[in-house]
Order: sequence, then structure tokens, then C-alpha cells
Amino acid sequence: MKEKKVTLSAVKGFKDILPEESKRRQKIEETARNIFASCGVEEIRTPILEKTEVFARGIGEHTDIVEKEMYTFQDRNGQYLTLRPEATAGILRAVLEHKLYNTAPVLKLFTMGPMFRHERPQKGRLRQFHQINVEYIGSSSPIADAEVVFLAYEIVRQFTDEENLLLEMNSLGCPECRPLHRKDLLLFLENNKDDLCEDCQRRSKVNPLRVFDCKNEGCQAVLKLAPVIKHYICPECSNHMGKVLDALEAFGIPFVQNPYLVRGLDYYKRTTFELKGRGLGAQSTVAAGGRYDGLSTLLDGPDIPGVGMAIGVERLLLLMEEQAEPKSVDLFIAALGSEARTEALYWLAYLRRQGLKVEYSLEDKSLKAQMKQADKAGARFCLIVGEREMDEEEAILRDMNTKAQETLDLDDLPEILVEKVKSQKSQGDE
RNA sequence: GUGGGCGUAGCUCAGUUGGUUAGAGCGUCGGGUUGUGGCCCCGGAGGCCGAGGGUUCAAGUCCCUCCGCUCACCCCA
Repeated sequence: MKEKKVTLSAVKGFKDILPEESKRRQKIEETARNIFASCGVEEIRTPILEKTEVFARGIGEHTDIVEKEMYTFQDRNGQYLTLRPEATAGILRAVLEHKLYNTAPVLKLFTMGPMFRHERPQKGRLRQFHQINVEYIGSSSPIADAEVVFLAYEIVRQFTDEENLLLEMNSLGCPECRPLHRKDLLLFLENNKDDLCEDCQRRSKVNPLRVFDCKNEGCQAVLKLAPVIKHYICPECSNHMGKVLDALEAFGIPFVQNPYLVRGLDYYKRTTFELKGRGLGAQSTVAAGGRYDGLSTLLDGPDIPGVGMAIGVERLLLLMEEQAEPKSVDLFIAALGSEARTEALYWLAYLRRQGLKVEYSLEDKSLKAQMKQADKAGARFCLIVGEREMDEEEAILRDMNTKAQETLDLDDLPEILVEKVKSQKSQGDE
């Protein structure tokens, strides 16, 4: 048998996050954490794996996600488990399991991490993707809705021009008023069935609100006459929506109303929103969310209201302009000969423990090669110490910008280096 | 799940109507300076041309199949 050399690759739709991208993600995460801290939102981390039931009941049995996109399998005991396709259901499960709703009137939680959906990958869509999620659990106040939108907008706008963003708001109504609209809409769609495309005829049965997303011009023409949720919404829902929008204005967040905005998951009611960005390809939504007051009871919990949102990290990455930050280190130690190289290790450890960024060649290379390495590392200073210097009990400190060199005594060398670097840094800050 | 586009060096890509040993730029390593970086000059390493089959005297180039990537549809962050 001839053996084939097959290089291993990552699973389709699963991506390695290489150091450069990892840095950009860290920046996003750090920014988000700061904003959460200022809003009193605390982190919760739930497992990546849940019993399938959690999602099947939470998201809705007949949604696309549950029907055909979940990574579901049996473990060794035959239990059905699912890699989480979204965060809300798991977080709510945790809140119910630990009865966190008894610990405070309102829980303000965030989490960030990977989600999994078995879809065909394309721009801005992966099988393992990452979200930053926020859930406000226990409040039906419209201010809660507005705060959640605020958080999404505030985080995203740190990374792109606000001109590139469009916030769309809508209300889906509640179990009181939504059925009335649905009934009329179904009737309308049935009567105009012949003028709708195949997709829309199918949507009419599965998820009628989705027909409004259709790009077909013929359908759009028909749909202009279709009943709109807005006109069916009950006074309570209408009042709620009004207050959400008022709060957004008070927060200084620009938005437009989109009466056709629909969410894909079953559990949404009343407020729903999407934050869209330019240049994302077909998937323009960078963040989205809404209110899900009924979800808790679907998971056998008490009737607790909630509102939340998710930011798609990969989509946010697409919005960010790609500029890698130049590398920089405070000091590069170029040591020649075994005596100097050993001595350098003491300085290396000492200086790093002082918080300086110090690099050192792992290989015993020529001075020229080490200088090159120093340059590539973006070294501010380079300490040069070879046999000659060791004999004289001194070392050369080179300023990599000015090329100025000075000779330093080996006594107290580390302390002097710390001084030099720090004074240089404070000068640079001014 | 359905369609379109693309697979040549680590990266971005050339490669004529099929025709000798498959190229460039960048990156990487080394030399030019027996101990001093960037710019410049010189050189090295690095390719079963995605895989398999077919046509042909001859295939990176033409045909078929598969695989992978990618964009879009569906749907969604």
C-alpha cells in the first residue's frame, strides 16, 4: 500500500486565530469589558455544551437553527448534547438552575466565546464563530431594552466610523397583539399567493414575517400592501416601544425604525433590533438582539422577563480597518560568547520582572544577526556585551533611533537599565 | 442543502498557440563589515504546479472525476 501524505487541516468553517488576529480580538474584548464595567454588567461563563433540550425548547423546534444547523451528538451514555449555537438559552438555564433571579431584582450579565452552527461558510459566517453577549434578566422596563442597545452600539462604534453603522428598531408585539397581525398577514399572503415567488410561498407557511426580507421585486411590490405589525400593536406594546426609542434619543444613539425587521429565533417579543455595518458582504448585521419575556417559562422557570443582544466578533473584525500595530520592545540584549550569554540571563530575568519588555536571541548568533533581530523586534535600546566588554567589566548601550552608544559599568547594570528605559519612556509620553 | 469563481514557493501572483532544468516580488536565512540593525548589493533554502485518472511523442497549460478554499442563495452574529 502506498501511503499518501495528507496534510491535516482544520475542520471546515473552523478557523485558527493566529497571533496578529488574536491581538485585534483582545482589543475588542478589552474594550467591551471596560464598557461593561462602567454599566455594571458582570461576566458569566456557561459551558459550551448543553443538553440538546435546552436549545430545542429555548430557540424553537422549527427554527432553522434547531432543525438543521446544530452540532448535536450522543455522548458515551447516549445522552444528546449540543454545541451551543447561541448564548441566551444556556445563560438562562444557568440563571434558573442557580436561582440567580432571587439574588437581585435585575441581573445584568455578559459573556463572550465561541458558538457553533453547521452552515455553509461564507464571508462573515463561520461554523465556529464568536459572540459578545449581554443579557438583562428580570426587568421589563423599556430602559433595559435601551441599555442593551446602548451597549451594542457603544462597543461597535469604538471600531468603525459611525457613518458606517445603521441601527434598526422594531417591535414584534406580544402574545396579545401579534396573533392578530399574523392572522391578517396569513390571509393576505394566501390571497396574493400567485404573485409571490416560490421562496415566499414557502416562507408564508414556515415563518410568515420572513417574506418581508425577500429581495424579489415582484414580492416587494405585493408586500407594500401587506398588513404591518405597527398598526396592530396593542397600547402596552406601543407604549413600551415609545419609551425605548425615547431612551435611545436621550442616550444620543441614532436609529431608524424598520417595521419589517424580524428575528430568526422564536423567543423574541416586543423590542427587536439590528445594528448593520457597511462592507460586510451579504451578512451586514454586526449585532442584534431583542426582548424575550417568554423564554424563561419555556425552560420551566418562573415568568421572568429578559432582553439581550449579541455582537458577532468576526463581523466586527471585518469592520475594523486592518492595521497591525508595530512591534516594540524596550531593550534587546545582544550577548556574544558563553560567559556574556550566561550573564545576560540574569539581567533578562531581572528586567522582565521589573515589567520591561526585553528580548534576547535564543541562538548564539553573530552580532550582526542579533542586531537585525533587535531591529525587527522594534527594540528601543540594544545592550551589547561580548568577551571584550566582559573583560573590561562593562557593556555598551545603543540607542537604536539615534545610534548613540555609551559604555556602562557592569556594577548595578540592571538598575541603570531600568532607569534609562523608564526615563526614555516618560519623555516619549510628553 | 443549491449555484458561481478559484487552487503554481510561507504570502501576493506571472507562466505565451501544450515544448528543455517552473519564475518574480515580498518574507525568511546567510554574506558584503574577522564585533554593530534599518537602505543598498550578492547568494542560499524553500514547489510531486490541490489529488487521481485520461488525451498526447510531450501536460502547470487540454478533458473528466474528486477534494479544498471562496462568494452568493437559504438562514443568521
